[in-house]
Amino acid sequence: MTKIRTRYAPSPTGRMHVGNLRSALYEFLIAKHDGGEFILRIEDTDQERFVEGAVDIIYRTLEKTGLVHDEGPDRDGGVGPYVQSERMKTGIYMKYAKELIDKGEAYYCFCDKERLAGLKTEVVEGKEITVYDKHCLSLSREEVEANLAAGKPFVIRQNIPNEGTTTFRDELYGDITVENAELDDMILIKSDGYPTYNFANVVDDHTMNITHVVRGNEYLSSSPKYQRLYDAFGWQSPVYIHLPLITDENHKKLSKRSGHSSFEDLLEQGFVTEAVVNYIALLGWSPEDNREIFSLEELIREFDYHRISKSPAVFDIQKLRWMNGEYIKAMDFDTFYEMAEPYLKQTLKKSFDLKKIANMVKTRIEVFPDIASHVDFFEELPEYDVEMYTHKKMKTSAESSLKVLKDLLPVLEAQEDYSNDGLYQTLVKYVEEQGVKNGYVMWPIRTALSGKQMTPAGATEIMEVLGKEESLIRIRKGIELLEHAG
RNA sequence: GGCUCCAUGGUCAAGCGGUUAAGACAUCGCCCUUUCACGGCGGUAACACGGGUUCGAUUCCCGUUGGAGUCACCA
Repeated sequence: MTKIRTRYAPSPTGRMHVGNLRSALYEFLIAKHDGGEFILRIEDTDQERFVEGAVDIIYRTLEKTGLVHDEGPDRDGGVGPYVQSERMKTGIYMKYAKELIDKGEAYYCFCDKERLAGLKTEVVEGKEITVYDKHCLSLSREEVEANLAAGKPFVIRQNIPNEGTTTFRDELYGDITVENAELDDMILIKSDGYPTYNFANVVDDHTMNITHVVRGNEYLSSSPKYQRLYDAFGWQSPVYIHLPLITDENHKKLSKRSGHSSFEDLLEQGFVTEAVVNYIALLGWSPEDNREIFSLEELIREFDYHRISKSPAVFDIQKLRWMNGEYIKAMDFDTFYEMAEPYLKQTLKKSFDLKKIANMVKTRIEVFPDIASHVDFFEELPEYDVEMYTHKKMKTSAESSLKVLKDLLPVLEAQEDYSNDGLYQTLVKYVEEQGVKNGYVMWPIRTALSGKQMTPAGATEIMEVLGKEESLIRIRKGIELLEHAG
């Protein structure tokens, strides 16, 4: 048995879409699970859509996610070049296209835009559907030669008969058969000399010895055409694995409009790489057991492509958030702090013990930008309503709160030790004297200190961070507010 | 619209002829608690429909319905 060789073949057109990233991940996992090879090939045959810097994004993303390729433009494995525009210069595509012409499986087409536009078109749901009429198939050899000699622009089309059927086998979906009449004579070589994806893909996968072609479901319906190409060349076709689509919450193919369609978007939104990889691994695949948290190494070990599902999966940002939270909680503190610091500094300009605050927040956030709303009150006491002092469960009211704050103000003024422990002891002593529940005194204090319903820490911890001076200012402000209301 | 694919809770999903139909997210309730969160416990919630096949169908077959993908000199 030869080792599995898969390839990730993105086109450098911008950010890395999560659908593409998942394809890369599965291609990587399928190869690595088998001890095989994962190849990177850049498909830049569309000069129009090429985006400067997009290739770097691809490299960076693969590196960051740990999907290291064994071969690629930067790692020669002997079947290069690994960039299609460079491959084109070797004449490989034209050579194979001509071979197909000789076999009658392809033909030159000189039809111009005007003629094509004149073809019978059907408009369905806003899309124009045209089927090429094989007009140029009937051109004689002499006519073709003459056109070529005259320098007339041309494309090369695949010649698909109108009779019969074509069948290909997908590992997940089984045999799929279509009527040849349904298959359009697709363009193999464009008029600019570049091959189309459809053609380059087949030629490259074969010449690069790719054993398993793993790609998105959107290619399922064009696969019969590719199969005909393999058959025409007399090549053994690879194992096909078509991946179920990733959709948005409306069950439509994930698009840029959803706002979290690319890996970069996700990172900007405060997600961590490992969580994203882990999450998308589970979008369309599940392990034998119930485990959900997987490192890349564990995925390699567990990933059996036979367990890939066939139905589309909704990209659930909610669950990704949960998973991200799990990764954050599992992080060691230093790593967490390093990532959290910029977010903390963004809302906290005054000098605070940021590490202490980071620690408070670690188990409370799912995504880094969540930090801001948790810690903003440290920076500045927000406006709040006296109503906040009334809490049913704590059995507090505006009156009781006023009493507690007034009782405690002199105590806290006299207090020297503003550590969490010291403050706690002091407050609990008061609680015992009064014979009340902790919350009865903690609630009004915390409210005065934060002005918020919920905070990432208790009253004494907040005072520790705020320091004596600021704590007292806020408590006095609370008293003032309560007296005013009363 | 043609073609192709898909169909278990709101979402991800296990199941591969006989199960009280797992688990996770979300949601709801309780406990814990110096508020919230974390954590713990529990609840609500699903086999799209109709025919077959079978002693027995969520599971196999057919149809219906629904959804999606695709129909470019884009990949």
